[in-house]
Amino acid sequence: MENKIKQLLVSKAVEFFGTTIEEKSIQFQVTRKEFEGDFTLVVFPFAKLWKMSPQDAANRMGEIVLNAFEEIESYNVIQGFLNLCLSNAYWKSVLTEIDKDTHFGIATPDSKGTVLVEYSSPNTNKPLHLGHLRNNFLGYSVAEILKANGHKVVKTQIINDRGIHICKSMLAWERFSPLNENGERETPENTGLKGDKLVGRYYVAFDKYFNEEAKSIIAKWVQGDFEGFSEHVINEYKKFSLAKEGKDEKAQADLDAKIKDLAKNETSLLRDAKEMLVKWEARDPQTYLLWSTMNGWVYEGFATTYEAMGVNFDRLYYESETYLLGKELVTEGLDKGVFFKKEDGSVWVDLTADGMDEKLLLRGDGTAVYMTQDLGTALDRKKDFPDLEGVVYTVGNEQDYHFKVLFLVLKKLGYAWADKCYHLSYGMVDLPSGKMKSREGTVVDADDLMNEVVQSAKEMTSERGHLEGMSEDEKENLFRQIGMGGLKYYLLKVDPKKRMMFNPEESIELNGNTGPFIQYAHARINSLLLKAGEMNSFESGVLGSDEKEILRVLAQYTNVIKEAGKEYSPALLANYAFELVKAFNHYYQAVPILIEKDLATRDLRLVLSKNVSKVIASALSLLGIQAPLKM
RNA sequence: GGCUCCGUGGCGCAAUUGUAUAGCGCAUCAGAUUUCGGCUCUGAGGGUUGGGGGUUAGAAUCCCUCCGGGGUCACCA
Repeated sequence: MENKIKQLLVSKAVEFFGTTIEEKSIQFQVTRKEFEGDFTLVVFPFAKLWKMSPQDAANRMGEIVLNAFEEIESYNVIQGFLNLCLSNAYWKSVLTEIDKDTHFGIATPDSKGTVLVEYSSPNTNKPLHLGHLRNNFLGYSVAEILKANGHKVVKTQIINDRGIHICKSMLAWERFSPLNENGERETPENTGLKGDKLVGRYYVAFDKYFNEEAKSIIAKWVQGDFEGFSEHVINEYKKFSLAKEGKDEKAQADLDAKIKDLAKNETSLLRDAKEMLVKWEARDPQTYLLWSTMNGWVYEGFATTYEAMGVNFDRLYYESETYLLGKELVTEGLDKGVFFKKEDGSVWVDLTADGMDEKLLLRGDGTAVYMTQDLGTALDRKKDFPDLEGVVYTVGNEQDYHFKVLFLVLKKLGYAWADKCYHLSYGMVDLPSGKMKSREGTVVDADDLMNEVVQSAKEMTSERGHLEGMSEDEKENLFRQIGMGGLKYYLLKVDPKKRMMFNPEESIELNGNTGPFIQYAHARINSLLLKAGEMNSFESGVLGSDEKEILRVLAQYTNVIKEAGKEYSPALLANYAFELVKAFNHYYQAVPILIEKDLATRDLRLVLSKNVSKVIASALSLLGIQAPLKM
């Protein structure tokens, strides 16, 4: 409707007003609740253009629109805002249209190009935590939203299965795992631990012993014992410790940190881990076996967690398979003169002309770094999907700089498609107690959290839900749907870009702006429809202002999906679903439905309710949330 | 320090392609509905949108500046 009016006004502007007008100067907005009308035209720009009062300009336009469209029933002007009212017949036709369309709001599948959505991509050394939940829910939801916008979507993740960090836990497991009575080291089988948790334990162990060793080295240095250390290191240490004198506390702490880094580099543990990485890159069989075994444990553990999250992937990329391609790219860049080599053999790119620093692309010992493999992965994907229309990287905002560099380097190498890459950068999740810090044990484990929310959904629903006639399996499934629905909604309702607060108590709330509140409204409508039974034509039913209120919200759904796709923001859909539910609850309270005497009106209200429930379920599914029929 | 993101009632958030009296949830208070201390609904109190300046008919939104907070600036990933 808005578009029709725009077209008319633009095309006939000279005839009507004697001037041309630009399409973008015609702005519509939804009419505020306190005024009469369905949508509003902002006339200030025209008042200026025609040098008349906003009041007169609005009246003039109102008259034209009223005469041109039979759908427009009336208009009113308040303070330069032209409020337009649509006719009942128009609204009824809207209801008919929405009702006919089983996939209302959803674009034709595969009508647009392929987009790759990367999400999750965790460090395989650490179990997944709350931050990963936000990442996974976001990535999954954005993928679904892009699909709803007609895109062909490939959900993907890059498995960070190689690198120094992996060698650290491998080494720690070999060195520090206790042996059981059969002389075996710890495994998921003989401990009963989830694989990712077991490997995570050794990653932590490495860090612990690593720090201890560094400390003992510093202790030696303090006593003046420098035996076995290189001239360079000794000099550096002396330089730092001398500089400490007379400095304030903060400067001293900085210097201490530098000394610690220096010592860390001298530890046998780090040296051995580095050696292991070189061996791995040389495909040493023993190292390779250990690597594949421990990675296998992690994958198994992650698979369980992903299933609980309800997310999935269409295509996996393994860093161990793409990093070589990255190395080739580095060679290519050297040949092209885009990169340069330092004396020690390390390869760098100079981005100072673009306002950034020099960036390492390959270590002096020839092993790959993070950037190397990301370059390789990007290229690999382009090879697999030549017609790629976009790549979305769902990665936390602490890596903003990394992605800026990545896209820029790709461009410098001459890959124009770098422009189609998008970093979906999301904010951290804070706890009421502050930041999550693994060192302080304040990390919220993903598995634990999911179990908790399902458990509390069970407690709350068992108390007051409508569970009669459900089997145990059905009940368990329902608790999972409610618990996970609450958690997902909680994490998705906030603008992805923003840092957010995770309050465990609020996340399991059932009232207010929560997932279960929305699910509840959906379930209630369905029990209403169940009771209603057969429906007949609603053609002659009476459509009042309460119905129009709901239809107005329903009609926006198509635009919300588009906007959410454009902005990569599930939050828009979450907030929309909440708005819709609030509008419906209000309606439900104000208007009798089942007991309405006039059957056509009753059926009109039922059809309206049915479509509200349809849109709620649809919006929730784009958030990865299920909508149970009973709860 | 450089770069970058952010600052909205007590708390958590919305509105950021400028536009009417800055919305919503939680919490607080008063009511309605209800078989129900549940669910739902209605209403009330609570804001100079971090401070200051500017652009505009109009600024939470754009520009400048100051204050406060996060991230980042690794041969970690």
